[in-house]
Amino acid sequence: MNISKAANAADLPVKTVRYYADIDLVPAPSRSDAGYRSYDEASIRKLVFVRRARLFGFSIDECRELLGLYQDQDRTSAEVKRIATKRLTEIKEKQLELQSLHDELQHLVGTCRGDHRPDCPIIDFLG
Amino acid sequence: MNISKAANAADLPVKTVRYYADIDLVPAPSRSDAGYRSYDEASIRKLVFVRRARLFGFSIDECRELLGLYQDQDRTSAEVKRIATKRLTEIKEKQLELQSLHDELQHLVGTCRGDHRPDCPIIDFLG
DNA sequence: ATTAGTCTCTCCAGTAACTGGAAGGTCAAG
DNA sequence: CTTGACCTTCCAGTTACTGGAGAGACTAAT
Repeated sequence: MNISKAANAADLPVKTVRYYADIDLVPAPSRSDAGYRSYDEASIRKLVFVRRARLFGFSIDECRELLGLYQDQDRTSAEVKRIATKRLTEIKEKQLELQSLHDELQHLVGTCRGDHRPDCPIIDFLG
Repeated sequence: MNISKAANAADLPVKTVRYYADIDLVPAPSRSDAGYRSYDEASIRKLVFVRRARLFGFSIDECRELLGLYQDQDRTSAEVKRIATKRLTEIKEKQLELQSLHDELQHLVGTCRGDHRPDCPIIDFLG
């Protein structure tokens, strides 16, 4: 399977698939005589796995780690849970941060008349 | 005032202040004979302004715009409010995204026993 | 057999906003 | 006069791609 078919099957841009091969995250299992990357079903499953993990916000390095666990029949669920829990903690932290950001900015936007006059509590707050 | 004093006063790393000068966001108002950047009170206020705006998640380009409005006595509060409202919308979108991410991952982590056994709903879901 | 169009390849550069480090000039204190 | 802290510029690296150039490969139609 050439790269565009594989990319299509995994719902990823061709460029991204090539990139994942370059960084050895999901290498093409073989090459044609002309040097074309050739993908099989197993590698497409890996590409899909990575796409989903990326959607969850796992970094490339975490994807690499998860992919290793994905392919390892002997890994424990504890290993996987550790990575997912770490990510969950990051998400919670980011949520708190965004919430206070939201509240403050909401307040500022609420108190700014937003008219033709120059006085502006937003600028006053920042300056 | 040399760069390290200015950076200290604005609570920014020296590297960052130099960077802001390089990209012409907050240039040093003058240079010493030896070529040292020299900062005055006005530029420190601008550095502080940028630091606060960055904390709010405004991009460098937005900071550039806000800084222009900050220094413009004739600008209307509507111009400022527009940028802040845009940022607020982005924050809300990101919050929604994070919330669904959180819920899904929370669920997966909750259903994974995280023990020595290999079966893992997190991997199953991603694969 | 040639040609047009659609692949594919590699390599280079750019994105955002810094950060780290090397090599070298400057300044104040002892 | 030397030591140490400061300053300068320039280059490289970070994350995860994305865009594009230039060149080779493959397919279908003429």
